[in-house]
Amino acid sequence: MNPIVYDGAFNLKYTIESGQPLTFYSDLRGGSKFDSLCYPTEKGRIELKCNKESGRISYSFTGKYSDSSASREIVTRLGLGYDLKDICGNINTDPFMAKAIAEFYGMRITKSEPWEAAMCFVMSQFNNIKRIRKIIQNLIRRFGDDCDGTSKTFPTPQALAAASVSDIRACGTGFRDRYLKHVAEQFSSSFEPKRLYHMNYDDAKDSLMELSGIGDKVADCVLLFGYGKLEAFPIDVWIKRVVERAYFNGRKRSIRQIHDFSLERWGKYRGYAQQYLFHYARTSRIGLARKM
DNA sequence: ACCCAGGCGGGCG
DNA sequence: CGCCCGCATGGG
Repeated sequence: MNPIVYDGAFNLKYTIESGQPLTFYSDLRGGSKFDSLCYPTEKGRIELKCNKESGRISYSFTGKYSDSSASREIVTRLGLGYDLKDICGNINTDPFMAKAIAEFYGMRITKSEPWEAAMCFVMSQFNNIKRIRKIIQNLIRRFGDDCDGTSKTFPTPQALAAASVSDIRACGTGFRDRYLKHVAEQFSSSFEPKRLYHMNYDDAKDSLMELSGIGDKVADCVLLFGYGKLEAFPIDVWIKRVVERAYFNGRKRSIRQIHDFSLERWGKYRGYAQQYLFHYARTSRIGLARKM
């Protein structure tokens, strides 16, 4: 099969390390280089490897994939269909953002299924990235279907809706167990997740926030990482800290004020601005990162 | 022991 | 509206 050629504006390591849902249900490989990963989908299992020198992604697959469908799958999930240079040009509004982009250029917003993103970010509340990943893995082992004889799929909404709250809790979810079950029930019955693709950002967000367990921040995460709506700007503790520090001279601002500020400053690609700020705040020596 | 983690729902003024 | 609280669990 033909490898996927990319233009150099892609860095799998930064993408993997920035706490996105795709990586919560993937096998991460390549040691500290993080140059390859495997993940299950409903159609089979995808395995891909990046070669920085040649600027190519080689891949293999199992299940119902063909060369072309597997290739499309990878391009979509890794966000390679977007012009990163153009996006970063749009959000590069000031020296602080310029440093974040310069340090992690190539980091992409990945695209999971809306349901997968919803599960992962319901899990994220009052939690940390390391443990979110562990719990998602537990849910896959317990409730996933066989994928190709060697691995399991992400659990379906139906599977989690049918599970008991205590069986969900046994995966380590803590108090989020009833949120997960509720969202699973809605996704498998009346919610109809696909309709949100055709809705504008505000309406889609309102629709998600009607679900118990999905609030302002999680709704933005689902829109960004599940629906690919790049105008979503999730505000968590890190974003709040770093925006107050970098743009408000350290003074406290409300979530509402930060939302308004982000739209005014970064516009329709502000989801990317969020991701670069998030990763920069968590990993760089700017006095915000704490020991994890 | 104490603190925090990609928040949310509910109750209050 | 804004503010405050409890919420399970594990790691630093």
